[in-house]
Amino acid sequence: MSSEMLPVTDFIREIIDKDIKNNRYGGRVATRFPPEPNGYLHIGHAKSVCLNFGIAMQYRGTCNLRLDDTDPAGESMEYVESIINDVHWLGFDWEDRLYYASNYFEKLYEFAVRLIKKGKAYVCDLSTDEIKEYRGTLTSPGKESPYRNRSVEENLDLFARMRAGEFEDGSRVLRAKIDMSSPNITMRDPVIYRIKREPHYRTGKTWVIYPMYDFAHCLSDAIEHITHSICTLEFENNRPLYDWIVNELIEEGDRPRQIEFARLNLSYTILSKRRLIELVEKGYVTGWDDPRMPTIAGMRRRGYTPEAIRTFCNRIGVAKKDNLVDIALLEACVRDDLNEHAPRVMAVLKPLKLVIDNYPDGKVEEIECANHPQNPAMGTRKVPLSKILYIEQDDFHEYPPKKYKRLAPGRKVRLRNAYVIKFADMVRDDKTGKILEVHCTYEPESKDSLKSDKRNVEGVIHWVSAEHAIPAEVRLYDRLFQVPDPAGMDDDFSKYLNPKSLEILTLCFVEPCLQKAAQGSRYQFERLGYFCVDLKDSSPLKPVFNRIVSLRDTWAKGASHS
RNA sequence: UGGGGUGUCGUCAAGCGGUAAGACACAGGCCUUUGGAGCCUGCAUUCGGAGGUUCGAAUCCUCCCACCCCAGCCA
Repeated sequence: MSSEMLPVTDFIREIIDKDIKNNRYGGRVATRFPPEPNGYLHIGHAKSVCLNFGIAMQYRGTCNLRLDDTDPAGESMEYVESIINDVHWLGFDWEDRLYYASNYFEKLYEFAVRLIKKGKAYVCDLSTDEIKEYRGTLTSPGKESPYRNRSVEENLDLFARMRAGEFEDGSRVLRAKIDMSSPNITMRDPVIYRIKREPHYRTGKTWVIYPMYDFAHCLSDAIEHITHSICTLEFENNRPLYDWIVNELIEEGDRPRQIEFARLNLSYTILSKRRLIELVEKGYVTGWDDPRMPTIAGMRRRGYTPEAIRTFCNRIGVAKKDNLVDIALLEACVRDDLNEHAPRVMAVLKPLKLVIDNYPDGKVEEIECANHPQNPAMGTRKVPLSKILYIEQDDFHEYPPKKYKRLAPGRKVRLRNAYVIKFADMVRDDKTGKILEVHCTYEPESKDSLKSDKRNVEGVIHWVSAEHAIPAEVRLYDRLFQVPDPAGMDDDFSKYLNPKSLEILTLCFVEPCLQKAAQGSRYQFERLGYFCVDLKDSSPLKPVFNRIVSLRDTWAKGASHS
């Protein structure tokens, strides 16, 4: 039923199958999810989380959570906490295997010393610009640094003094001695340690030198006995370096293997950390957890469920092709999950007063309504009905368009869960001509209609009793961008922001049971969509609902029916 | 002009020499006290292109084309 249940196959699992068959790593499978704590996790990370933890679960292996914190600039505990929170929320657990690359700084230093002793690394005094110049270009080879052939002893001494803080930032680096003429620029004596007097959020001022990604990552994998180090495509160029370092320093049989897959791109949004930061800092959104953001925090606040996100990640598959996944697929996963689990309630977003002329004054009926028409196990609730109701402005038209199945002069409709009503009259504002209220009569015997009792009913509309309804604020969220691929546009992506990505409705009415709805709880507002009680701004005094996603609507799709 | 990758329906994606899965989207229909949900039907004679091998090719070979990544002391 759920796509999560389907057996998952992809090229990575095929590689793992093969490794197991060949008894590589003794049949062991160990993965890791290694974010750098310098930003919030987004749906693209979720793909990686589901992949790494999913594989571990499937093969009865392990998946570590490792904070890849080798560059103190921009990293912080706030991000670590958000990452921990988000991965847990997604439904994954690393037990006691929460690791930090920064915990390995001493070991990594020792590895570097070993590399120097093997004559495979040297301290280079070239400036940043000089290193760049010596590196050559894509099409021309680089040239060797004049410091390349320093003695092991001198290198050892210099490296120790780098650590001791004797040199200025940027004055020296440690480089791997590989091949300055390699067609792969990554292999042209890559920098593996730099001097940086930036306090680290975990190690403080203990270190003034920090290992580079290429050096730290593969060795961190090895330290943790990772078998399959899964990363995104842009690291494919780095794999020869990964293998080189691991071959130099790690025993055969314990060397992790890097496998690359295509990162997720999602239509109508952006997923690059840099641009996400820009959205937040320039105030285009209210924060990392703005419900329009593709961050885990944003989607959580929007009301997306972890189940839906996991299903999505499984449905998109894993491959090496650049992709732009239709956000409609994500929305479909959200609808699938919510359709099954969200209780139904009635809410009127843009109210229009409706009076039932022949309904007794002061009478209140408690109508028993199913919480889920297809699932009786979800029970029922009582909803008050009285003479004066609110209905949706869109559900009445003085001059109904073709195929309109709602209320109009001369027509009958059914009030959802209740009576059939017939149009009687309408009250108009003399000045504007706007309809202020609609009058109807009801058919007292029509509540529990039999099938034969359809009697020319045009359709079904939802309602709420004016006297009993709870005022609420509803925030209608829509796609953040107007174009399918904002990141692919060559000019400023902010030009393509959707001005209607948020519409705030402050005069809505919801049925009484929602008064005490808990923050984060999700409902289907019948005929409208799925809504979530806002995690931050909602309170019993002033309920606030976020639209998670609208209902699939074949009527609305048929262009404008004005 | 170097190197590394990738090209199968509008979008993802199976396929691993035996005659193009599935999902989303889209279009019809049935059903319905949510224009929801559910159900049914349709939707690539063709796999970036051109040659070749083969009884047989999306799958093997050759050449070509397009797109992505790499010249941070970021990850």
